[in-house]
Amino acid sequence: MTHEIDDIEAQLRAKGVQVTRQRLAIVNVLRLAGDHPTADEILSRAKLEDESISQATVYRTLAALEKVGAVLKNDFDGAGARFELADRAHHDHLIDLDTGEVIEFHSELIESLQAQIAAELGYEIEWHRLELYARKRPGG
Amino acid sequence: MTHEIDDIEAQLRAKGVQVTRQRLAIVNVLRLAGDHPTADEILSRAKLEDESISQATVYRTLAALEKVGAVLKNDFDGAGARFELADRAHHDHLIDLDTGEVIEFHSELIESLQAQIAAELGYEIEWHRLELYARKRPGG
DNA sequence: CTGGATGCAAAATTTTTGCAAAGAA
DNA sequence: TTCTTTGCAAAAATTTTGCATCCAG
Repeated sequence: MTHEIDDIEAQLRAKGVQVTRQRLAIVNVLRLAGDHPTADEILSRAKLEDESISQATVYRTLAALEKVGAVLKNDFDGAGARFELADRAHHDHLIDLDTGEVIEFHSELIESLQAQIAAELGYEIEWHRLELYARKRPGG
Repeated sequence: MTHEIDDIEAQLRAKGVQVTRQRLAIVNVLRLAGDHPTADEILSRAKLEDESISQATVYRTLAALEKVGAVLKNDFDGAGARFELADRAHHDHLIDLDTGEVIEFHSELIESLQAQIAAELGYEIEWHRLELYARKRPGG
């Protein structure tokens, strides 16, 4: 437990991010999140760990972490942005239109096709976003 | 010219959308747009055609048209949503990170791979979004 | 110490809404 | 006529910012 937090600290420092009590709380929220919380949800959850944390800090921290590639910002429902830690391998998202559940998946084949298409257009992909909005199949 | 507008009117009515002067102006803006304008840009452009049109009407019209599938809402830069007419064949977007230019493309192969992945997860895709954020290749 | 981070509250952005008047079918 | 749409302005919702203070390194 304490070990994990040490790891987080080390990883943040390695990315040139100054480590603070608030930032640890926020990263920890993302670590433990099974979902993709909004800034507001992150704030509430972080407050459980550190009452004094403010909304501004949540936004500023998320922006800072996104800049160094430690956090990914998504916008599934058009409402508020949703965040996740960028600590695992790259993946795309399938959003269940009925439940809002977000399922992660990865296809190396699709990735390479994307690169190929970009190349044909004379481009090199910096990053991409693939979201499938879907419903459970009747006989699923 | 007038013919095209007649067509638009007919298409809107066919989708069960009541046709008004303001809605025609908005759809016309989208028709003539070579880019993917924001709500605000649509408002300015529509005002050139119809001074009295209001912001609220732009948002309400875009929402109404999106609901019947006549308009697509995108969110490329995380700032404001960007809209386009859904009158052409389905396509995805490649966004030039340096210029902001948006290039449309389509890959039947990627589409079918997406469907296959969804199926494996027990889902059926309702719609999807694929965006490639890229830069022109050095030797491009 | 010193520059970056934080909290607070105010501001900025983008989008939505209530309501009375106007318009489409 | 009847139900929907519109304009206006106010309200919501989300994100950003100024500034004095605090804290990590």
